[in-house]
Amino acid sequence: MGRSPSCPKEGLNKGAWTALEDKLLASYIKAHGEGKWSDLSRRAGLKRCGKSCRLRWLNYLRPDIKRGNISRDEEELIIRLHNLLGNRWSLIAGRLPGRTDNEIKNYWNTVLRKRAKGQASIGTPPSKSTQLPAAQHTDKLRDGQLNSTNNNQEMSGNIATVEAHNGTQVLDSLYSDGGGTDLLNEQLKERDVEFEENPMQPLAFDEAMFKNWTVNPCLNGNDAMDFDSLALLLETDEFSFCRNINFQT
DNA sequence: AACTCGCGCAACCGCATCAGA
DNA sequence: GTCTGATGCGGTTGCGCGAGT
Repeated sequence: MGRSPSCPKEGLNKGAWTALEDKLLASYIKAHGEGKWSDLSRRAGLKRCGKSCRLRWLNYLRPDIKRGNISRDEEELIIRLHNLLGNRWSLIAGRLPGRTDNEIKNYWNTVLRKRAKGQASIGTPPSKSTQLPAAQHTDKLRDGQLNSTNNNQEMSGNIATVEAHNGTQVLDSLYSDGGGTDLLNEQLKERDVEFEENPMQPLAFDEAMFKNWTVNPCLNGNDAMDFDSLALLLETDEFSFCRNINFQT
């Protein structure tokens, strides 16, 4: 299993995404679906690393995404799941529809960890993964009454149990205690079915037209873009000067 | 008004794993 | 079985912004 090379450093944009980049990425994925990220970034006309595109889509552009305003229920679920799984953010996120691993990780690192730290007693050495108390203490945590009675060994045992099994099936059994989890499971199943019922759309492609627009100077290095992305790009003010150019040669 | 500081969060980085050649 | 590219994940960084002085 070799390692993939990092994203090439030269010629790619870094840092915050612009509205135009978001639009290009979203419209491309809407038309052609996810996957093949490195190829996708090129075809969508984005000077971005494939990994960067994937992250942007998964964390911010996905239509079913929820941002901010993490509810008490969600917060409690995060805490309980973290007790069971440790820093397995993607698994935790999988149990919170519309939430991303990055958001949960950030929420944990800012709000919950700080709160736990503030309430923890003196003399408890911080563990590497900064565990919170076990599930039965979540009410105290929520009410700001958390103390040092957490049992790290017990948590480690839980984590080890989960590690010994595999992924979310274990969680299903661990969370068969009712509450909102059944609803969550149903929602997750619905999303899975939805995903399977919407395979990637084939890309409509016109060879002659492709040859015409790829030689146009307005493309300026965007010759791998698909039609939709190009059209989107040309709609922007930045490329307004290109609109009157005849693409037929 | 100008400056500093701390916080939140978006994005990057490195590594692990998977899948296909 | 090995190699390589693609993808996924968790840790970390650094920028932007608001609060405080």
